[in-house]
Amino acid sequence: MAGPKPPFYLTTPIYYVNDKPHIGHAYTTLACDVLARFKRLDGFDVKFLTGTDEHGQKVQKSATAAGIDPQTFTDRVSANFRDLAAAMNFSNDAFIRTTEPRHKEACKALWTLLVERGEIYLDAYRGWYAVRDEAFYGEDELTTAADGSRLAPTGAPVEWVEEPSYFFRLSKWQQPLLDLYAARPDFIAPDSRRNEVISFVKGGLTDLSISRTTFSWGVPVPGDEDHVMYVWLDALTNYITAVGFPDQTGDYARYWPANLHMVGKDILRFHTVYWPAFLMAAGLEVPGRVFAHGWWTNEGQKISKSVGNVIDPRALIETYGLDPVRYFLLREVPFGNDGDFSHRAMINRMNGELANDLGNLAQRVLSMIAKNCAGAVPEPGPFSEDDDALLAAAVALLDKVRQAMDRQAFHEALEAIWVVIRAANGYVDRQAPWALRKNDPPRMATVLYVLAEVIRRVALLMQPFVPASAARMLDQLGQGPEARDTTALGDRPLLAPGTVLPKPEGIFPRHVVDDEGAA
RNA sequence: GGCGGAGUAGCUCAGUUGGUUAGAGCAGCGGAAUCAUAAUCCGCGUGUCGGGGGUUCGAGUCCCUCCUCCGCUACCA
Repeated sequence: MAGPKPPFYLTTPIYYVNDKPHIGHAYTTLACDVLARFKRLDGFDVKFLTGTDEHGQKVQKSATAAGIDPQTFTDRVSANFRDLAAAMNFSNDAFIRTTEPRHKEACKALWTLLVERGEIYLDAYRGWYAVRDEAFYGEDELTTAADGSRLAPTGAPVEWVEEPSYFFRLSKWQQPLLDLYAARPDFIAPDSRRNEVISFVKGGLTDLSISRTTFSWGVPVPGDEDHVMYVWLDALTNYITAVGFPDQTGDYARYWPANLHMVGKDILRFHTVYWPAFLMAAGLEVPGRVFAHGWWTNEGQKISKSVGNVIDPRALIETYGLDPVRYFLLREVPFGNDGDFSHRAMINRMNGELANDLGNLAQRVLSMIAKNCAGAVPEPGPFSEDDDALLAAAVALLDKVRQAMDRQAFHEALEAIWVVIRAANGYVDRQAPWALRKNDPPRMATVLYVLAEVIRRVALLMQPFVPASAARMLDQLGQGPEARDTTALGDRPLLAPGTVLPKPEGIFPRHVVDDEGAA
């Protein structure tokens, strides 16, 4: 393990500051948080970035409506996302806001670079624009409302706009993008999304409008201050702003290109088409991987503001506790797929798996140690075949979890851990240490030692998923802060006999629903 | 319309380059145990692996075709 830690840079999208944080935001950042925590345990120098996207016409209008200037407005609502991070116990190392001076400088530098390379030209944009969607629509996409006005497919009102605009020569990057996808099969995940992107690019690309003159809340275009940069050039650049761009030494040299951009499937195209095209056009390196995760439904129903079934992560935390919620979100659904949230499924997971399988395993073992081993890790005798098998399964866990995490297969990592937990519960019953207490105390000591060692490994690997709970479990096993990373997961048992253990306490409570409650 | 993905036990899913009686978890039924958070353990599945056809000694796993669902994309006046 000698040598400097390798860097690992991962990002969430910057969230549109006008939005109220919901389960989707929490989910994206949670996935990154778990991966970031695992990579730290596994010896990486991790940079984990999240932040807020604060420009655009909608923000400007919302600020006006609130009677305050946009900066004051964004200062206020950006805090919602910082609060979410605190509530979810996210471990991001940095939080970027696109209204920060450093970001505006980075955008201008990237713009200038693209101009110098002949990648940007001035033309005019004409079309039907929906303010609400911040998007243009084709004539044929529109419908006519009862009052004769035109509506976007989303139902948003549109207005005819004709304005000068700078364009990025996206069309010329079609082949280089296809070459990139072919050369780096892992660039886009999951595979089904990769196919979609490739087929989209194969269909041809048109140049991209990247400035606006119709509003002012944005990054001014260098040399033409009538324009502000439009959406994606501004937003995507945050990923390099955060590592110091335009300075290409220091953090940029260390962390760029990012190892992973985590995104929702709605913004996959911008991250896998526009972003690498911008970077290649500027002569910069493209990121290592973009992963598009799925959406949640609520009790089987599509989530929407109009239906009013938006899930507030804070309400979930209040009801079930933070770690059970974190666990559920990454355990219930194969990561990358859409999934359904239901209270029934939530309770089944937290009671059946966290409380009954893992929590109870720790509790029954630690209680026996507390009562029968003078509250200290017992001294094991020779290991039996059964002992060795269980220990070997626990040792093998690190590689399995590591490989799953590298593919963002969080559910697989957890399943692998649970295979060991179930095996450990079976081992307890087979070995029946409560009977050994009378017949064969030395053997009881060995059995309890094996179990404590297995629980130690499980708890250590659970840290990324349920940080506070896993920490308590390691506390109860007498593990100091130096014994909580993957260097403590070598082939041999590392739990030191004689370690004095604190009095065990339940870590994962069951969620009890009274029948008269919500019906 | 085109491209892509999917259709496996009641539910959610896994099934390596085709090869012994198709698996897991949950739910259900039966039993055991009592250390533990009324937690745990053991046992029990005759599933047309969407339908049909084909290749093969042998197909959930390859080919053709049809049906259904989903995603992306294009278009229709």
